[in-house]
Amino acid sequence: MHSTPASAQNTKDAIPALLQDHGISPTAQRVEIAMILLSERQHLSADQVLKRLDEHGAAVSKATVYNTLGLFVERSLVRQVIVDSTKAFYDSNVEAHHHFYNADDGTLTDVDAAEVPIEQLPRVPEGTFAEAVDIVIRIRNTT
Amino acid sequence: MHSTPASAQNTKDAIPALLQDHGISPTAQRVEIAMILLSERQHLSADQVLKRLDEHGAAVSKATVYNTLGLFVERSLVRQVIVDSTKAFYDSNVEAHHHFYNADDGTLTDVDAAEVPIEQLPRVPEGTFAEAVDIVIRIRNTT
DNA sequence: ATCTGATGTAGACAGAGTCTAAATCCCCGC
DNA sequence: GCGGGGATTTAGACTCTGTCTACATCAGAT
Repeated sequence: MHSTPASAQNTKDAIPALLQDHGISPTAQRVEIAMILLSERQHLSADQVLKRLDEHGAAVSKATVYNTLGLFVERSLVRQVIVDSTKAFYDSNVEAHHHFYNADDGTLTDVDAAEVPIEQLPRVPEGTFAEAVDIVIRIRNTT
Repeated sequence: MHSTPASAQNTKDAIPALLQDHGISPTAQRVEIAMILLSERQHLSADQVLKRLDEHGAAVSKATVYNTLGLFVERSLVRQVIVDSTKAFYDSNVEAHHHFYNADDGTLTDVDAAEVPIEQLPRVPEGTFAEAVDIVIRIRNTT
Protein backbone atom coordinates (compact mmCIF):
# COMPACT_ATOMS: atom_id res chain seq x y z
CA MET A 1 0.00 0.00 0.00
CA HIS A 2 1.12 3.53 -0.70
CA SER A 3 1.53 6.24 1.85
CA THR A 4 -1.33 8.66 1.98
CA PRO A 5 -0.65 11.83 0.01
CA ALA A 6 -1.71 15.25 1.21
CA SER A 7 -1.09 14.33 4.82
CA ALA A 8 0.40 16.56 7.49
CA GLN A 9 4.01 15.47 7.05
CA ASN A 10 4.23 16.07 3.35
CA THR A 11 5.62 19.54 3.64
CA LYS A 12 8.73 18.19 5.31
CA ASP A 13 11.16 15.69 3.91
CA ALA A 14 8.72 12.83 3.55
CA ILE A 15 8.18 13.83 -0.07
CA PRO A 16 11.10 11.91 -1.62
CA ALA A 17 9.97 8.73 0.12
CA LEU A 18 6.41 9.33 -1.00
CA LEU A 19 7.50 9.70 -4.59
CA GLN A 20 9.55 6.52 -4.43
CA ASP A 21 6.56 4.80 -2.92
CA HIS A 22 4.78 5.54 -6.16
CA GLY A 23 7.65 4.45 -8.36
CA ILE A 24 8.84 7.95 -9.16
CA SER A 25 12.51 8.95 -8.94
CA PRO A 26 12.57 11.96 -6.64
CA THR A 27 14.43 14.53 -8.69
CA ALA A 28 14.78 18.07 -7.41
CA GLN A 29 12.07 19.41 -9.74
CA ARG A 30 9.61 16.66 -8.92
CA VAL A 31 10.09 17.18 -5.21
CA GLU A 32 9.48 20.90 -5.63
CA ILE A 33 6.28 20.30 -7.54
CA ALA A 34 5.08 17.68 -5.09
CA MET A 35 5.79 19.99 -2.17
CA ILE A 36 3.65 22.71 -3.66
CA LEU A 37 0.79 20.50 -4.73
CA LEU A 38 0.69 18.14 -1.75
CA SER A 39 1.25 20.70 0.99
CA GLU A 40 -2.49 20.80 1.51
CA ARG A 41 -5.74 19.68 -0.03
CA GLN A 42 -6.15 21.86 -3.05
CA HIS A 43 -6.96 22.03 -6.73
CA LEU A 44 -4.33 23.69 -8.87
CA SER A 45 -3.98 24.14 -12.60
CA ALA A 46 -0.62 23.53 -14.27
CA ASP A 47 -0.36 27.25 -14.68
CA GLN A 48 -0.83 27.90 -10.98
CA VAL A 49 1.82 25.32 -10.13
CA LEU A 50 4.21 27.05 -12.50
CA LYS A 51 3.48 30.41 -10.93
CA ARG A 52 4.05 29.15 -7.40
CA LEU A 53 7.32 27.55 -8.37
CA ASP A 54 8.52 30.88 -9.67
CA GLU A 55 7.40 32.62 -6.48
CA HIS A 56 9.31 30.08 -4.43
CA GLY A 57 12.41 30.86 -6.45
CA ALA A 58 12.38 27.30 -7.79
CA ALA A 59 11.99 27.96 -11.50
CA VAL A 60 11.01 24.81 -13.35
CA SER A 61 10.31 24.75 -17.07
CA LYS A 62 6.81 24.52 -18.41
CA ALA A 63 7.50 21.21 -20.14
CA THR A 64 8.71 19.66 -16.91
CA VAL A 65 5.68 20.86 -14.99
CA TYR A 66 3.34 19.31 -17.53
CA ASN A 67 5.36 16.10 -17.73
CA THR A 68 5.55 15.81 -13.97
CA LEU A 69 1.87 16.44 -13.37
CA GLY A 70 1.07 13.83 -16.00
CA LEU A 71 3.40 11.39 -14.31
CA PHE A 72 1.87 12.08 -10.90
CA VAL A 73 -1.60 11.36 -12.27
CA GLU A 74 -0.42 8.16 -13.95
CA ARG A 75 1.08 7.00 -10.66
CA SER A 76 -1.99 8.00 -8.65
CA LEU A 77 -0.20 10.58 -6.58
CA VAL A 78 -2.68 13.25 -7.61
CA ARG A 79 -5.92 13.20 -9.50
CA GLN A 80 -6.91 15.15 -12.56
CA VAL A 81 -10.24 16.92 -12.35
CA ILE A 82 -12.11 17.98 -15.45
CA VAL A 83 -14.62 20.74 -14.80
CA ASP A 84 -13.48 23.41 -17.17
CA SER A 85 -13.29 22.82 -20.89
CA THR A 86 -10.18 24.92 -21.22
CA LYS A 87 -7.80 23.61 -18.60
CA ALA A 88 -7.22 20.74 -16.20
CA PHE A 89 -7.00 20.87 -12.44
CA TYR A 90 -4.84 18.67 -10.28
CA ASP A 91 -6.29 17.52 -6.99
CA SER A 92 -3.97 16.61 -4.12
CA ASN A 93 -6.73 14.48 -2.64
CA VAL A 94 -6.79 11.07 -4.31
CA GLU A 95 -9.35 9.49 -2.02
CA ALA A 96 -12.82 8.80 -3.43
CA HIS A 97 -14.68 12.07 -3.48
CA HIS A 98 -16.59 14.41 -5.72
CA HIS A 99 -16.74 18.14 -6.35
CA PHE A 100 -18.77 21.27 -6.17
CA TYR A 101 -17.85 23.52 -9.03
CA ASN A 102 -18.85 27.11 -8.57
CA ALA A 103 -19.60 28.27 -12.09
CA ASP A 104 -19.52 31.89 -10.99
CA ASP A 105 -16.02 32.02 -9.60
CA GLY A 106 -14.47 28.80 -10.90
CA THR A 107 -13.89 27.44 -7.40
CA LEU A 108 -13.64 23.72 -6.71
CA THR A 109 -14.69 22.25 -3.37
CA ASP A 110 -14.49 18.64 -2.25
CA VAL A 111 -17.58 16.57 -1.49
CA ASP A 112 -17.09 13.40 0.47
CA ALA A 113 -18.11 10.31 -1.49
CA ALA A 114 -20.33 9.25 1.38
CA GLU A 115 -22.44 12.34 0.90
CA VAL A 116 -23.54 11.18 -2.55
CA PRO A 117 -24.70 7.61 -2.04
CA ILE A 118 -25.20 5.88 -5.36
CA GLU A 119 -27.27 2.75 -5.25
CA GLN A 120 -25.97 1.24 -8.42
CA LEU A 121 -24.06 1.94 -11.55
CA PRO A 122 -25.29 1.16 -15.05
CA ARG A 123 -23.81 -1.72 -17.01
CA VAL A 124 -20.93 -0.45 -19.07
CA PRO A 125 -20.92 -1.04 -22.85
CA GLU A 126 -19.56 -4.35 -24.20
CA GLY A 127 -15.80 -4.59 -24.15
CA THR A 128 -15.26 -1.78 -21.67
CA PHE A 129 -14.81 -1.39 -17.95
CA ALA A 130 -15.45 1.54 -15.63
CA GLU A 131 -12.30 3.29 -14.60
CA ALA A 132 -13.77 6.11 -12.53
CA VAL A 133 -17.00 7.85 -11.68
CA ASP A 134 -16.76 11.62 -11.57
CA ILE A 135 -19.58 13.61 -10.09
CA VAL A 136 -19.59 17.37 -10.38
CA ILE A 137 -22.30 19.43 -8.74
CA ARG A 138 -22.38 22.71 -10.57
CA ILE A 139 -23.35 25.51 -8.21
CA ARG A 140 -23.90 29.25 -8.51
CA ASN A 141 -23.99 32.13 -6.09
CA THR A 142 -27.45 33.19 -5.00
CA THR A 143 -26.45 36.84 -4.78
CA MET B 1 -43.20 24.89 -21.53
CA HIS B 2 -40.76 24.57 -24.36
CA SER B 3 -40.99 22.12 -27.22
CA THR B 4 -38.78 19.11 -26.88
CA PRO B 5 -35.55 19.44 -28.83
CA ALA B 6 -33.95 16.54 -30.68
CA SER B 7 -37.33 15.13 -31.63
CA ALA B 8 -38.25 13.56 -34.94
CA GLN B 9 -39.55 16.71 -36.60
CA ASN B 10 -36.55 18.87 -35.97
CA THR B 11 -34.94 18.17 -39.27
CA LYS B 12 -37.82 19.81 -41.06
CA ASP B 13 -39.01 23.36 -40.71
CA ALA B 14 -39.94 23.16 -37.07
CA ILE B 15 -36.54 24.59 -36.20
CA PRO B 16 -37.38 28.29 -36.50
CA ALA B 17 -40.36 27.84 -34.19
CA LEU B 18 -38.24 25.86 -31.77
CA LEU B 19 -35.68 28.64 -31.64
CA GLN B 20 -38.32 31.25 -31.04
CA ASP B 21 -39.76 29.06 -28.34
CA HIS B 22 -36.45 29.51 -26.57
CA GLY B 23 -36.28 33.24 -27.15
CA ILE B 24 -33.80 33.05 -30.01
CA SER B 25 -34.30 34.95 -33.27
CA PRO B 26 -34.08 32.32 -35.99
CA THR B 27 -31.45 33.74 -38.29
CA ALA B 28 -30.24 31.69 -41.23
CA GLN B 29 -26.99 30.72 -39.49
CA ARG B 30 -28.67 29.74 -36.26
CA VAL B 31 -31.18 27.58 -38.10
CA GLU B 32 -28.35 25.86 -39.96
CA ILE B 33 -26.50 25.13 -36.75
CA ALA B 34 -29.63 23.95 -34.98
CA MET B 35 -30.48 21.65 -37.89
CA ILE B 36 -27.10 19.99 -37.70
CA LEU B 37 -26.97 19.65 -33.96
CA LEU B 38 -30.60 18.75 -33.29
CA SER B 39 -31.11 16.38 -36.20
CA GLU B 40 -30.43 13.52 -33.82
CA ARG B 41 -29.14 12.74 -30.36
CA GLN B 42 -25.46 13.41 -30.55
CA HIS B 43 -22.46 15.04 -28.95
CA LEU B 44 -20.54 17.41 -31.18
CA SER B 45 -17.65 19.74 -30.55
CA ALA B 46 -17.71 23.27 -31.95
CA ASP B 47 -15.14 22.13 -34.43
CA GLN B 48 -17.30 19.27 -35.66
CA VAL B 49 -20.25 21.60 -36.11
CA LEU B 50 -18.06 23.93 -38.13
CA LYS B 51 -16.88 21.07 -40.30
CA ARG B 52 -20.40 19.81 -40.98
CA LEU B 53 -21.58 23.28 -41.91
CA ASP B 54 -18.84 23.47 -44.50
CA GLU B 55 -19.76 20.06 -45.83
CA HIS B 56 -23.38 21.14 -46.17
CA GLY B 57 -22.22 24.12 -48.17
CA ALA B 58 -23.49 26.42 -45.43
CA ALA B 59 -20.29 28.14 -44.42
CA VAL B 60 -20.66 29.94 -41.12
CA SER B 61 -17.81 31.78 -39.45
CA LYS B 62 -16.05 30.35 -36.43
CA ALA B 63 -17.08 33.27 -34.23
CA THR B 64 -20.74 32.75 -35.09
CA VAL B 65 -20.57 29.04 -34.37
CA TYR B 66 -19.09 29.69 -30.92
CA ASN B 67 -21.51 32.52 -30.19
CA THR B 68 -24.47 30.46 -31.32
CA LEU B 69 -23.54 27.36 -29.37
CA GLY B 70 -23.06 29.53 -26.29
CA LEU B 71 -26.46 31.10 -26.86
CA PHE B 72 -28.10 27.70 -27.31
CA VAL B 73 -26.64 26.52 -24.02
CA GLU B 74 -27.76 29.67 -22.23
CA ARG B 75 -31.28 29.15 -23.54
CA SER B 76 -31.31 25.45 -22.71
CA LEU B 77 -31.64 24.30 -26.27
CA VAL B 78 -28.54 22.16 -25.96
CA ARG B 79 -26.34 21.16 -23.09
CA GLN B 80 -22.62 21.58 -22.70
CA VAL B 81 -20.74 18.48 -21.61
CA ILE B 82 -17.31 18.75 -20.03
CA VAL B 83 -15.32 15.54 -20.26
CA ASP B 84 -12.21 16.65 -22.02
CA SER B 85 -9.96 19.37 -20.70
CA THR B 86 -9.23 20.67 -24.15
CA LYS B 87 -12.62 21.12 -25.76
CA ALA B 88 -16.31 21.26 -25.01
CA PHE B 89 -19.03 19.02 -26.40
CA TYR B 90 -22.59 20.06 -27.13
CA ASP B 91 -25.31 17.56 -26.40
CA SER B 92 -28.59 17.72 -28.32
CA ASN B 93 -30.28 15.85 -25.49
CA VAL B 94 -31.24 18.27 -22.74
CA GLU B 95 -33.18 15.82 -20.64
CA ALA B 96 -31.68 14.68 -17.35
CA HIS B 97 -29.05 12.09 -18.13
CA HIS B 98 -25.41 11.26 -17.62
CA HIS B 99 -22.52 10.00 -19.71
CA PHE B 100 -20.07 7.26 -20.35
CA TYR B 101 -16.83 8.73 -21.58
CA ASN B 102 -14.56 6.29 -23.32
CA ALA B 103 -11.09 7.54 -22.48
CA ASP B 104 -9.57 5.39 -25.19
CA ASP B 105 -11.48 6.72 -28.17
CA GLY B 106 -13.05 9.92 -26.79
CA THR B 107 -16.59 8.65 -27.38
CA LEU B 108 -19.53 9.93 -25.38
CA THR B 109 -22.58 7.76 -24.70
CA ASP B 110 -25.76 8.70 -22.88
CA VAL B 111 -26.76 7.06 -19.62
CA ASP B 112 -30.34 7.45 -18.53
CA ALA B 113 -30.65 9.31 -15.24
CA ALA B 114 -32.79 6.47 -13.87
CA GLU B 115 -29.84 4.12 -14.22
CA VAL B 116 -27.85 6.05 -11.64
CA PRO B 117 -30.21 6.48 -8.71
CA ILE B 118 -28.84 8.99 -6.25
CA GLU B 119 -30.38 8.85 -2.82
CA GLN B 120 -29.48 12.33 -1.79
CA LEU B 121 -27.36 15.28 -2.63
CA PRO B 122 -25.03 17.05 -0.20
CA ARG B 123 -25.90 20.44 1.18
CA VAL B 124 -24.44 23.10 -1.04
CA PRO B 125 -22.15 25.77 0.45
CA GLU B 126 -23.71 28.88 2.00
CA GLY B 127 -24.97 31.38 -0.53
CA THR B 128 -25.07 28.97 -3.45
CA PHE B 129 -27.58 26.72 -5.14
CA ALA B 130 -27.13 23.59 -7.22
CA GLU B 131 -27.60 24.22 -10.90
CA ALA B 132 -26.81 20.79 -12.27
CA VAL B 133 -25.35 17.43 -11.35
CA ASP B 134 -23.05 15.99 -13.95
CA ILE B 135 -22.00 12.38 -13.69
CA VAL B 136 -19.34 11.02 -15.99
CA ILE B 137 -18.43 7.34 -15.91
CA ARG B 138 -14.99 7.10 -17.41
CA ILE B 139 -14.58 3.79 -19.24
CA ARG B 140 -11.79 2.08 -21.14
CA ASN B 141 -11.64 -0.72 -23.66
CA THR B 142 -10.76 -4.10 -22.21
CA THR B 143 -8.82 -5.12 -25.32
C1' DA C 1 36.89 9.50 -16.13
C1' DT C 2 33.39 7.79 -19.37
C1' DC C 3 29.32 5.99 -21.09
C1' DT C 4 24.41 5.79 -21.05
C1' DG C 5 19.68 6.27 -20.07
C1' DA C 6 16.72 9.28 -17.71
C1' DT C 7 15.47 13.85 -16.96
C1' DG C 8 15.09 18.86 -17.79
C1' DT C 9 15.03 22.85 -20.85
C1' DA C 10 13.84 26.64 -24.28
C1' DG C 11 11.28 27.70 -27.66
C1' DA C 12 8.55 26.46 -31.64
C1' DC C 13 4.24 24.76 -32.49
C1' DA C 14 -0.88 23.27 -32.43
C1' DG C 15 -5.65 23.65 -31.23
C1' DA C 16 -9.62 25.73 -28.83
C1' DG C 17 -11.81 29.64 -27.93
C1' DT C 18 -12.20 34.96 -27.45
C1' DC C 19 -12.01 39.65 -29.03
C1' DT C 20 -12.29 43.59 -32.08
C1' DA C 21 -13.60 46.38 -35.61
C1' DA C 22 -15.88 46.50 -39.61
C1' DA C 23 -19.63 44.84 -42.73
C1' DT C 24 -24.31 43.25 -43.27
C1' DC C 25 -28.96 42.31 -42.15
C1' DC C 26 -33.54 43.23 -40.81
C1' DC C 27 -37.19 45.68 -38.91
C1' DC C 28 -39.46 49.97 -37.95
C1' DG C 29 -41.25 54.51 -38.65
C1' DC C 30 -41.95 57.63 -42.09
C1' DG D 1 -39.87 52.81 -51.05
C1' DC D 2 -36.33 55.07 -47.89
C1' DG D 3 -33.34 55.94 -43.99
C1' DG D 4 -31.85 54.80 -39.31
C1' DG D 5 -30.37 51.72 -35.85
C1' DG D 6 -29.88 47.75 -33.20
C1' DA D 7 -28.80 42.98 -33.78
C1' DT D 8 -26.04 39.75 -36.10
C1' DT D 9 -22.21 37.99 -38.75
C1' DT D 10 -17.58 38.07 -40.22
C1' DA D 11 -12.30 37.75 -40.85
C1' DG D 12 -8.56 37.68 -38.69
C1' DA D 13 -5.65 38.80 -34.86
C1' DC D 14 -4.92 37.30 -30.40
C1' DT D 15 -4.61 34.50 -25.92
C1' DC D 16 -4.10 30.51 -23.49
C1' DT D 17 -3.30 25.63 -22.53
C1' DG D 18 -0.74 22.01 -23.63
C1' DT D 19 2.57 19.23 -26.77
C1' DC D 20 6.69 18.42 -29.34
C1' DT D 21 11.48 18.60 -30.69
C1' DA D 22 16.12 18.90 -30.33
C1' DC D 23 19.53 19.71 -27.33
C1' DA D 24 21.67 20.09 -22.61
C1' DT D 25 22.32 18.08 -18.14
C1' DC D 26 22.46 14.77 -14.58
C1' DA D 27 23.35 10.52 -12.07
C1' DG D 28 24.60 5.90 -11.63
C1' DA D 29 27.41 1.91 -13.41
C1' DT D 30 31.72 0.42 -14.95
